[in-house]
Amino acid sequence: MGRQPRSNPLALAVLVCLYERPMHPYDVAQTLRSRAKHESVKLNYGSLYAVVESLEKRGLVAARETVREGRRPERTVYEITDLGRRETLEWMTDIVASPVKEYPQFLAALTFIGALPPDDALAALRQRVVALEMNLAKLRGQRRLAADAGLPRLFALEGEYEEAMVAAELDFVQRLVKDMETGALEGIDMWRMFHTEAFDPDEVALNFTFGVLRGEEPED
Amino acid sequence: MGRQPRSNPLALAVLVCLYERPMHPYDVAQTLRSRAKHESVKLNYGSLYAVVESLEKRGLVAARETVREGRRPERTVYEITDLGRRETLEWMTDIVASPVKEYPQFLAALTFIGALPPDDALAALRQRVVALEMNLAKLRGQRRLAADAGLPRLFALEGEYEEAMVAAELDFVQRLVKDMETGALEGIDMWRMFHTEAFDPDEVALNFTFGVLRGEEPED
DNA sequence: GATCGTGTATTCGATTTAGGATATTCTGCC
DNA sequence: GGCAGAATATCCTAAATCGAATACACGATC
Repeated sequence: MGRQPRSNPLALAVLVCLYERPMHPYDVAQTLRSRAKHESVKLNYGSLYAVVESLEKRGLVAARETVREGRRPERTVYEITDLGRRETLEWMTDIVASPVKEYPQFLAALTFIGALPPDDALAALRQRVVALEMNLAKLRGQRRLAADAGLPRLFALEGEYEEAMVAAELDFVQRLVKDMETGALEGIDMWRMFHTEAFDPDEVALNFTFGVLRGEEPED
Repeated sequence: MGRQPRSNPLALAVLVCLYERPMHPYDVAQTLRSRAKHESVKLNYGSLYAVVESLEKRGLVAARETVREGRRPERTVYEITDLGRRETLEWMTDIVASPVKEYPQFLAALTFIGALPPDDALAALRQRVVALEMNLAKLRGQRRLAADAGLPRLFALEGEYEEAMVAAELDFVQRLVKDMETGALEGIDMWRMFHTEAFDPDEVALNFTFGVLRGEEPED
């Protein structure tokens, strides 16, 4: 085994941690937090134990010992197995090499944006611009901080990537806002018309009726 | 009620569909598919019925009738409620206005990239470049197709957004590859060193020991 | 007219997951 | 030395999720 369930990145984080040294789950979490990895991988204390258990079931990690200090709850220390080491490298390679389709919320919102009255949509988009600018400033600040502290760029790649993505989104939204303001967005007059009269749900349908095609997708 | 569980975008998709007209769950799915919305919202037949049920429990949709044609399985037709209409608009506004932190897999991979030997990482990154170029070409093709078919730009925003994001990622990865090739990536010599000798797990630790700071994050 | 595949419509069960509950110890402060 | 609150460490439960499975209808093929 060791196949399928490569879904949860937290499992990858656990593997990478145990690659370094044996730890108990809570220790893994502390380690990730202290290194700010929880900004790249969703860390949920509740999920952690389940994830470790599933890794154990798959033979990728093994319980080494369970110790108890004083009357604290028992801690089970896990270590990575050879299979686990192999899986870590394979998994990493796979994620890096093959982009997977993901579903950010904003993509969904854009798809259905016609359901909002255009002025409301515009107001919300302006708010998003502000929020993204703040995020971007923060990411830039963190990067500068890290650089000033002498952290080699190799170890700040996540931050650089986030920055690039936020900047690109900001750019997209700013252009969209501008095009809505100037009326350059083709279709906006139609959109405005749907939402002038008292809400007639049928009219929202137009959003859809047009949303047909986009090419077949025989790929994966 | 009506609060918290705004997690699943599929629920939003259902609401927007029912905003248009009453449908039974499978009809919702067909509608989404036929309009290519499943490229923006993860559509899972298994989840669909659970999601609808939860919307019903929250009073956002209501079963209108259950019909049975011939000896086919019963179909329950749902309609949106007033509460549901309000929630749809609020939810949409919220998603558009406030970016939420998400956790793409590639971000996780970048965080742990030090765990891969640098040459393997480089090879994987090159593969990613190729894959991203293909994705980008496909998205561009779809956009052209839609434009040629006379679809107003308003209804192709999702595609434009995806395109912008893929292009930005491609740019990032290409720069990274180049910097690794030329040695311009600060820290790469160190990285290479860790992985020369037989694997000493302790050395991987360096990836981490450096991965400290990145600024405190007191925000949310 | 038997069989094969495809489309329709829903349900099921096994995992996964989030998030809070629990139980203990440490730390600082008066 | 007693108390509040933070930190340590894990577990539990309800809900979400996914992939399969079901069950029927319809059309094409041999």
